[in-house]
Amino acid sequence: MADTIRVVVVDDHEMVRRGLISYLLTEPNIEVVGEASSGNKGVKVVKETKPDVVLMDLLMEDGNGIDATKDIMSFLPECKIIIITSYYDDEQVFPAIEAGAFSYLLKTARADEVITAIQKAVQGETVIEPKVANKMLNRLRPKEKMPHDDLTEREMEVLLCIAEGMTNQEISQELFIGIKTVKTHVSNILSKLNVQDRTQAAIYANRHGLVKSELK
Amino acid sequence: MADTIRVVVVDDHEMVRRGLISYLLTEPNIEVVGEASSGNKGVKVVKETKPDVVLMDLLMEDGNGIDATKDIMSFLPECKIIIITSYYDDEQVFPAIEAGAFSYLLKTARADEVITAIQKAVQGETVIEPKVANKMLNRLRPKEKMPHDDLTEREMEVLLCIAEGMTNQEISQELFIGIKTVKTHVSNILSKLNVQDRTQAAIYANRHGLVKSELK
DNA sequence: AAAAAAATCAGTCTCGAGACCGATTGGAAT
DNA sequence: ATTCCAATCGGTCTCGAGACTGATTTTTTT
Repeated sequence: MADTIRVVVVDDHEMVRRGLISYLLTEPNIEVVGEASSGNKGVKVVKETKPDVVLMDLLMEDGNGIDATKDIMSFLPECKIIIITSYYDDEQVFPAIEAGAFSYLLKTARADEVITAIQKAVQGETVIEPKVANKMLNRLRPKEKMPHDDLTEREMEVLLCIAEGMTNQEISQELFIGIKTVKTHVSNILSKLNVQDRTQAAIYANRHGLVKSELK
Repeated sequence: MADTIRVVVVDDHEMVRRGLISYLLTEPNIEVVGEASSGNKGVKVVKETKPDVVLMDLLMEDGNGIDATKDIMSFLPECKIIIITSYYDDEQVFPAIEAGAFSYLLKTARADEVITAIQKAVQGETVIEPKVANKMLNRLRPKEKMPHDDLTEREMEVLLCIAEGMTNQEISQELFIGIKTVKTHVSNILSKLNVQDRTQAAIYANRHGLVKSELK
């Protein structure tokens, strides 16, 4: 393991790249063989340089880190991709892991943390930021049952209509069913969501992010 | 103007500090005289070093950039504070300017942009990132009239109750008024918001962020 | 094959929502 | 002083919402 570790840095913030590279310059057995300012450019650079490790940001203008990670894994699966990002959303972490990311650090990481993450990566050891790990556990932990989990498919459709402010009449036309049926569904929805009326149901749906289209 | 410009860098991400400092090292007339990893530490460092320019992040763990900027301006008003942050929310920009920030850059800034911003700052020239400037103009520009701008104070109170799913009866008790009065208000609200019923009004209020408490 | 769940619809009944019309009071603007 | 408007309340009327009970059909699960 006396070989130098070849690293590519991908981040749209030049100052972050400079910072990371300055970290790595202090390590004699690490060599920065390329850098890129976007996911798409990153893929290209990796294709050319075939590095051992990639430091990858997630949020970028042209081609995000998730897609770039998938791309890279498809043609260079032995490459270890270390995500380095500002956020530790549940939303971000899992897609990154799925895409093939090997480790997950935050931008608050100090120089030594980044270095050890790289060295461990080439040895096949994953490093996950504790905060991020917590989020992951929360996600894997049987999440608390939400009232709307009990809703059937049809009931969910009706609820979404309610959440758009439609009347029973309008819903019946929208879903091609009788108004009586709509009323049955609505009653079931109200009791399942444990709310008193359609207005509260609409509020529930909107606040719990059940509604797709967010138009301001 | 042959004097060297004394600069302090405040950012909780060490890699960003390293990046910024690496930018400035290339300029002979700029000297980094201090750095800090939080707003509060930043204030302390500035107190000790009395720099000409401070590069300041906004979002930090211990003492945000806004408060730090205010502090610094109170005891070192001739100091030029340049905000360097990831976000360009309306929410962030204005408080920063009010606090006394002199220029406003994004973390996407290249080395030369940071350098010129610093040099212009000591000459009394402000630099505002175009994207940020746009946001500012949008804020200052007479914003488009929203339906709920027409609501009276009382009507807004009633609307918020509706947005919580309360019935007219409950609202009348909440606001200590007769149910008839509530109905009058509701009718006026519906017509002003241009919606058909209280459910749509509740949806409107929630989607337009009129409701304060966001409980998941 | 049998049982359970989901989706559909009918009838009836009560009550709250909201429209429409009108009225009084008090404060702010002109 | 007068006008305007916000806030308050009354009466009446209609209609949709939702509860409750019960039924049929289809799909899924066991």
